[in-house]
This record gives sequence, C-alpha cells and structure tokens, in this order.
Amino acid sequence: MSMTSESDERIIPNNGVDSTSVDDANSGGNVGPNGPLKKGPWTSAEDKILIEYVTKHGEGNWNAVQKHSGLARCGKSCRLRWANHLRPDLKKGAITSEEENRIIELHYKIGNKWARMAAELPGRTDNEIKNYWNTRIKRLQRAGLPVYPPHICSKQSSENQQSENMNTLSSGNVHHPNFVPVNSFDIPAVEFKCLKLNQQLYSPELLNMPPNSLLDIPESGLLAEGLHPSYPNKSLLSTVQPSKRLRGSNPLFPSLNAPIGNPVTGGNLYQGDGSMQIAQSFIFSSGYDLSTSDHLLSSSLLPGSHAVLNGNPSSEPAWAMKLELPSLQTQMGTWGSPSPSSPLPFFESVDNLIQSPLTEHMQPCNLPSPNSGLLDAVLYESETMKNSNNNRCQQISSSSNMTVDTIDKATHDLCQTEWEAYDDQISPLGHSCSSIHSVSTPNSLDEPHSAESVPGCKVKEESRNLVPMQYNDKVETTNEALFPRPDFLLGSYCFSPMKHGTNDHSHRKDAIGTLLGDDLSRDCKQTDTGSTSSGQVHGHDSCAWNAMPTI
DNA sequence: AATTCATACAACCGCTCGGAC
DNA sequence: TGTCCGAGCGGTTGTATGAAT
Repeated sequence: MSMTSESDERIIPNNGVDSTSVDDANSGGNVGPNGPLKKGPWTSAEDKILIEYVTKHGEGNWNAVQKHSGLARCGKSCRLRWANHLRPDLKKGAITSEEENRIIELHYKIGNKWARMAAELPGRTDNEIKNYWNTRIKRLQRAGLPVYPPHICSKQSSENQQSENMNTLSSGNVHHPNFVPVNSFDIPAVEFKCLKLNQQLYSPELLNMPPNSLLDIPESGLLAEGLHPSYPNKSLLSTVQPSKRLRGSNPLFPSLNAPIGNPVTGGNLYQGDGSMQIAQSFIFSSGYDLSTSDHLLSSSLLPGSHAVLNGNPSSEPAWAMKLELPSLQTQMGTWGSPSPSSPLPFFESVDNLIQSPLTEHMQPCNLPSPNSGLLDAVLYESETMKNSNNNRCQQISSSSNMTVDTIDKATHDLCQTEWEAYDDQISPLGHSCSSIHSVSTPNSLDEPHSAESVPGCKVKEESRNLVPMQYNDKVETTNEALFPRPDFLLGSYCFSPMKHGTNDHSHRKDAIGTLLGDDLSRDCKQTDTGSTSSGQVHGHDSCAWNAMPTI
C-alpha cells in the first residue's frame, strides 16, 4: 500500500493534514529521548534507519532502537515494522493458492493462531495472514459460503478416521519415528492417558462433524485437565522455532496459559483453544510432521476447537458473532445441519458424549507412565499414606466412598439434570459447554455435585486436593481444581527439565513435599473452604490415579 | 463527477508471558 | 519472592484504494 514508505516529503493525505503532524499529534504523551514518539505510517527514511539499525545490531532490543538510531518510534512499532515489512525474508505479493489452502487448513486446525500459521508459511507474517483471513471470512460470510472448503473438512475427517486406528499413540506409545522426545525424555504418559480418554470421548459422529461444532467441549474437561498449565512448552518449541517466542501459539498447552474454567465466574468461555491446540502445539513444537501429526492429533483431539466463545449465550445470529465463530456456527449451518440455525445435531452428539459410558473410558487410564513409574509409585505411596491420615478430608468428601456404580448413577442423574436445565439457557451451546464442563471440570465452586459426578472410579477427594499448584501462581486456583492428580503433576515434571530456570527444582520439591504430606492441613482447609468442588471432576484422573499399582 | 461502500492492509493497542534483577 | 521490562500475540482501528451507484 502506498500509505507506507513514501519519501520524507510525505504525501499529504486527503484530509489535507500532513500525516507527520498527525502522527506527532497522535503520539499521545509517548515521549522518547528524541522527542515525541511518532505514530502512523512509516516513511522510507524511517525504514532505512531501522534497516540499518537491525543490520548493524540485529533483531531484538527494540526499545533501544530509538535511543541509538534517533528513530522516533517506540520499540514495539519498530519490531512490528521490521517483522511485517522490512524483514528480508518476507515474501511479497499476493497469497498464492497453495498458501491459501495452507492457511485454511491451518485455521481449520488451530484457529486464530496467526503467529503459528505464519511459522508454517515462510515469508508470510502473522499480520498478513490475519488480515487475509479476516477479509476472507467477511467475504465468505457475505456470500453465505462456508469458511472451510469441503475438501479441507473431508480431509480432516478422513484423517480423523485414520487416527482412530492409532490408539497406541494415546496409550503412552509415543515413539513415533518423527516424534523425537526433546532433551531425551519421553513424553509423560499422563498426557496421553488423558488423550486417550478424549479420543474415546470423541465418538465417530463427533469426529465426522465439522470440528467447530465441538467447540463447546471445554478443553479443560477433555484434555487440559491432565496437563499442566505451565508446561515448559517454550523449550519444546524452541527446537523447531528459532524465534524467541511465539507466545500463545507456541505453548505446548496454550490454553492452559489462560485460566481454565474460572472457578469463580463459572468458567472461562475463552478456553476453547486448548483441547486442540494442546496436541497441535505439541506436534508442532515437537517437530512432528504435520501430515502425520494429524493422526496423533486427531486421535486425541478434534480440530476446530479453536473457535471460542461458543459458550457465549448470545442470542445473536451466528454470523453476527466474532469472526472466529463462523468456523463454528457457519459450518454447522453449511454442512452439518439441515437447519443452519439449529444446534440439534451438535447437541445430539454432545449428549452422546455426556451420556456415553465414561466408565469404560476410564479404564485405560491406569497404566503408569513408562518413564514416571518410580515417581508415580512414590506418589502413590504418599497418597496411600495420606489416605490413612487424612480421614477428615475424606469425611468432607463423602463422595470418596462412593462406588463406581453409585457414581455412574449420580453422573447419569447429573447429566439428566444438566440437560434438562439446558432448556432454560438462552444459548444451548453455552450450556452445553457448562454441562460438560460441570462434569469434567471444576468450573464453579458452587457445584459440589460435580465432584461426585464422574463415573468410572472412586473419587479420591484427598488426591484432588493433594497438589497445591505452586507451579504457576497465576492459575493456581484453577490448577488445584484441574490438575490435582499427582501423576499429572509428575507429568509436568517430566517436562520440567526443559524449562531452564531455578524454579523448576523448587517447584518439584514443593510438589513432592506436598505429595508427601506437607500440605495435609492445607488440603483439609481447602476442602473445608469449598474446594470440594475442586475435585468435581477428573473422574478419569482419579481413576488413573486410583488404578495405579499398589505398592 | 461525486458519493457510497467494500476491500485490503498497515499500524496500534491491550494483554500476557518470561527473563532479569 | 516480587517487580519491572522487553517481547510477542491477537484483536481492533484507521486509512488508502477501487468498484459500484
């Protein structure tokens, strides 16, 4: 566009006001050492200065640019300008059809993760892709066309089908030739235990649905609960991503960087990214070939869960929602359902999801991680000790003594209740989220029923409260609820060696100390103060934990 | 020719994260 | 351990451009 990089004798815009003056006027109090920081379009002179600076000093330390080069631009602006326009490796010109297909495919899989999409498209920037996508979405929406071409969907569906035959991946066998554990450690089985659960939760009907139809399924309930929010994904990613950081898009479990199921507000509706991206990011960051990664990915996760907001009880028409939604809503209307506005097919599937016999899904969760067996054993022992000592907690959690059958029944009742209550919701989609969420995740402190709602295992309340997630204080509350299982914690530890820092060790010490009883009183206290709901979930977690070999 | 509208894209903004201190 | 700051991401806004009326 001509708006950038005119000569220093800038073309005066239509409004007759010199843009330089405008920029200066808009600088809005941002004052650098060289005067007010300029905003607005870059001039070629500024570009030149920036290029020279970067050539000389390299990328990074952007805030130093204005100091050393005299450029009246903030570091942020410099970085953006360089990344989006001045980088020598940028590919100019229109998006090619191949690139377009790739973008569509990637968006189908990972949603609005522009930076990661850009990483998959050499020479293209996240901004470029984002703009392209947004305009494309608008165009398609206006035309009433599907966002994702059928061939993309069919491809994904077929891959999903194929992936069903790859259960071994989800049972801890992650030794795919292309799946090279970074830093010479295996992927913790805890991760794949949960993946397996998810895989089984995803019925074929669900798999064949447009992926975004599943957006209601909270990641926290289907996958994230087995994962640690502060996974040292960055290190993993760094093996394939030279860039310093692709925050959000890169994290191995990006969704977990964000609050999952805010226990106070009753659930973060924006948590939708994760169930898909957890694995996707993992695949990406593991250097796993995308074409093959689909198997792994699909075996555990459905693509398209990126589209968030599905829980938003909005009464607006689907197309009126945020851009990311079309991938959910419009797909439903376009391909999935004869009635574009009807969510019924989706709910039918979700209903199956909830009503399906989770008990059997829990069974495979019992295999200890091949590489964490010792720690698991230690933790299990600590758990056993705790069981004997922590009667008070057990009393508080009366559900701890529930039998499997009892819990199954309770769960069934809960599901019934939830789905009956759905009638009262403005948005059934939104409630579908909360319904599943209530079964699978602790999204609210005032849902004690959920704690006992998970079938398939005896719930060990104390185990749920066992781990004080000090790993990441920002999600501590959530973590306590979502990742209470010791072997889950260990799962995070299995990754910890990759996280360079002093905290890992201390975290490990803290957690193990906790597991060995340091926090018994805390556990009880938490339970007393309503954290009973913190365990309202994770039936499979508890199951896996419960089913661990007794020492 | 003037106006309106849609499109494309650059740039900004708010937020989060991780590292340094 | 907490705070600060740099870096980066995703969403949004602003604006030039072209087509349609």
